This record gives sequence, structure tokens and C-alpha cells, in this order.
Amino acid sequence: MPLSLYDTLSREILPVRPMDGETLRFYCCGPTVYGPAHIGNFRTFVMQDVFRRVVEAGGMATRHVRNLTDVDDKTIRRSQEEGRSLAEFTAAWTVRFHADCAALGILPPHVEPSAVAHLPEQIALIERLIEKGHAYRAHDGSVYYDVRSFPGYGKLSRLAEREITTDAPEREQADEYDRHSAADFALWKAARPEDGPNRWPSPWGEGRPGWHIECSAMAMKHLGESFDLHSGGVDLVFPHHENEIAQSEAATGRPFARHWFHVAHLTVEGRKMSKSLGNLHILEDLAARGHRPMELRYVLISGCYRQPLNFTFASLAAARKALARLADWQRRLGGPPDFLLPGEEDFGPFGPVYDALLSDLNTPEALGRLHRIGREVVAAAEGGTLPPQEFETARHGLALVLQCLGLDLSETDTTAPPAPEAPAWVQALAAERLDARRRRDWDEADRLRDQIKEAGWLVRDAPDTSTLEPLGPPIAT
RNA sequence: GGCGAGGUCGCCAAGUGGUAAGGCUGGGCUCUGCAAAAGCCCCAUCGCGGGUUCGAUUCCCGCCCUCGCCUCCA
Repeated sequence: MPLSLYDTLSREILPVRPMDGETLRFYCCGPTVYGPAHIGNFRTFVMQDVFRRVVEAGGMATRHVRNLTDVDDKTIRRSQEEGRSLAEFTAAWTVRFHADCAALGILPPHVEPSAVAHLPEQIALIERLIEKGHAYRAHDGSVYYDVRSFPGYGKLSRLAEREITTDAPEREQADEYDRHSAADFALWKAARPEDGPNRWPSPWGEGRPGWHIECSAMAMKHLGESFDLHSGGVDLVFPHHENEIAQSEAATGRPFARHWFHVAHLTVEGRKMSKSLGNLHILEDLAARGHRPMELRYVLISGCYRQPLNFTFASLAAARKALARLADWQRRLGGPPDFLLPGEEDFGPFGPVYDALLSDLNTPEALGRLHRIGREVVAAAEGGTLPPQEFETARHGLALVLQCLGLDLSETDTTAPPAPEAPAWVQALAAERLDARRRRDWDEADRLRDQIKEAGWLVRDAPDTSTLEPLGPPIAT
């Protein structure tokens, strides 16, 4: 059974099938590498990752391309502010992005093309559009796409051209002077003084590519003129993806991507994420509050990708508990098997979890089923009512399902959290209490426990010893 | 104004034309010197008003409210 997924273009849930019958080729709009990616960015990347894992678990090969936008207004401006070359600046943020993705268990794409490394492809595509009469050169050496030359313009976002032009803000007025229509967008931007050394030669003079053209050029280069699926955050529907379609289909005369997969946005504690609210959280912020990346991943897949998801620190704490439980079950089922054989028939009792994922990537339903089935299976295994062979199937199925969700529980050992060392004086109290406990002086032991608790530490007794752990995640100030 | 999404237990969040998954929190119990952990159990009639229907949270209409996009923000 193939994965069914909502398609933004047709507004229908459609099966996702490779058009070549072998490899599912898909493109994801990647990050602009000018700073750390925030949790909203990661919602999209995590969902794209789950998508890929689910497809691959069904035995299908994939070819995953995700670009790096490393030349645009922001990268140019920021790099200059810091006095670094554009290449040096974007390389540093790319390293950071890769590290964050790895922490979140996001599989690296098979190809990760960079925009600056694909200038010839972009220029060639623009030339092709000019030749076909879909683009024109402005006086300053910029090149614009002629939106009116493409009848299908607006089909993805359902925005009539009339709407786009009527209320266009009065920004970039200088450019508008040269544009045939306010809806026309730049394919090539003529160099400006403030761009500094960040300019490249082209048939139209020095400049740099517009934003949208990079994805068209790189997707076509690495996936072909027509491919299976294209993905990004909902905000990219318009104008980015609308423009990509216009550019690509006008140039090739062929359908660009067959399926469009968009991930809804995140709110934070019920409010829109924004710089001014200071809630554009990044992985670093969460770590400072004692949260692991996997906890964020769990939160990010706990809602339907088509619905806005409300991120809260309470849900992060809930995720920690839920992960600990899953890790416990996995341990009690004998731990993950040494190797996994992907295939729908191998999910054993966890088949319904995978079915939920195949049904429009319903991750919350999948998590619900995972908890319900997991509880039953573990109880049966420990109650002795699970035949040995089914025990092995369950163990394997659980691992497969966790792999689809990308939940790596290896770091989730509840008995040994990455707890910071308690201050020496708290440890001294704990040692004192352990003595009292060994003397069976319960009153003294309880008194010391309370004292330690007030200091923010929990005493956890084992038969012959005790350990300390912080009471809840530290609250960032 | 245009296009679109949504209002389900204290919080997060699925789902269905026949009386509502799951996680967290909370309450009870088992275990434990106590506590923690673990386990078991309990906890919602689905924004408001109409309509269709044997029956609606699920379909239709109206209203209220929230949110997203409408030129470079995932």
C-alpha cells in the first residue's frame, strides 16, 4: 500500500508513487543559511524526514534533494556586517544546520545543492525563459519573469493575478518602474553597491540570481525536469512555489512536480513566532532548559502536519515522559534488534501504527496507536501470553515503527539522564542521608530528603545506594 | 477585501453519521521504611443557534472567535 498524502495543487489526498516506477524523487526547500534554524523550520524538516522514512520503510528507494540557499539579501547583508566573505559565513551556518539536523535524527538528503554553486544552471534557465518570451530584461540589467505569459500562474496558491497586483505593497518602487506588472518577479538581480563583492557575471551584466530560480534550476538538474514531489513550509506556497512552477513549466513545457507537500506552521504558547516576542526558539534554547533534541522531535510529530501546531514547554515535558516510557518498553522487549528488514509485513502487532502513517502521514494517530499497542504487547510479553516467535516480531515491529518516526531512544535512558552534577554541598547532604538511611534512622533521612528537595534535587533510592537528579528542567531566565 | 485553516477533557492532540484515540497533568490503588520509578484503575458529549437524519461532535446554513498567506518568512 502506498503512502497517501494531501496534495496542495489538486487539493486531494493522492497516493505517492514514483513516476519512473522505481525511485521516488523529491525536492525539499532547504534553509537560508544566515543564522541558526528555529523550531518552526525544524517542524518542516522533521516532517519531510518522516515522509522519507515512511516511503523507505515500504521498500521504496528515494532520491532526496534539499538545497541550501546561500545567496540572498539576508546572507549578503549579514556576512558583510560581520566582515566575512559570503562563502565563509554561509559555510559556518551550514555546519551548524547539519549538526542540529543530526541531533534531531533528520536523515541527510542524498544531494544538498548550493545556490552559488549552480549559477550556470540558473543563468541557462533564465536564458531559456527569455528565448521563449517568458522573461524580459529591465534597464538596470535585472531580468524579470513575465507572469502574464504563463496562463497557469496562480494555480497552486489559488491567487488570481488580479489579487496579487492590486494590493501589492509599494515597496521596491524603483524596480516596479521597470516591471511590466507588479506581479512580475526577479530572475536575475542587477548588482547593487551594497552587494559588495557578491556579484557574478551574466549575459545581462553583473548581478545575482533571484530567489526562486535556484530551486527550479537545482531541482531540474538533480531530479529531472519532471519529478515526483516538492515540499516546504506553507508560507512557500506563495510566492516561492508558485513562481517555481511558472519558471519551470514555462521553460520545459512539462509538469514540474507532480505532488506538492506543505507543512503548516508552529505557534509558541499560543502565539505566532516572531522576533519581537522572543519566541523564535532554537535548539540551543531548549538545551539550556535541559531538553533533548528528541523531545522536540516528538513534539513536532505530535500534531498533524497540515494543522498549525502549538509548541509549549509543557508539551516538551510531556514528550520527555512519553519517550521514557517508549524506551522502557523497548528495553523490556529485549532492546532494538541488530538489524531491520524493512517491509510492511514486518511491523507485526505494530502494523496499525504504520497504517496511520500511510494515511496522510498521520503522526498523532500513529503515536496514539503506538502507545496503546505498546502497552498491550509489553503486558502480554511479561504476562507470558505472547508466544516466543511473536515476541521477536513485536520487538522488530517496534523498532521499525520507531525508525519510521525517527525516534532514537538510545539517549532516553531514564535511569541515567544527562543530569548535571549536584553542587558539592547537596552531595554532602545526600551522603549524610545515605548514612542515616543505613542506620535506619528514617526521621533523619526524611528530614535530609526534604532539605535536598528544597535545594532543587530529587533523591532516588536504590536498594543499597541513592542518586540525585534535578527537580524538573531548569527554567531559563 | 481576497484565498485558506481551525475552534474536541486542566494542557497538547487524533477521530468518527450511531453517543469521542493517545500523551502530559490530576485523583485512587499496588509496590516501597518513606519517596521515586514501574504497574493497574478513574477523569470530556466535541464554540453558539438553526436544519437534514431514526440518530450529528462528524453533513448543510447562519453567527461568534482564533490563526495563516496575499512578493523573498519553514
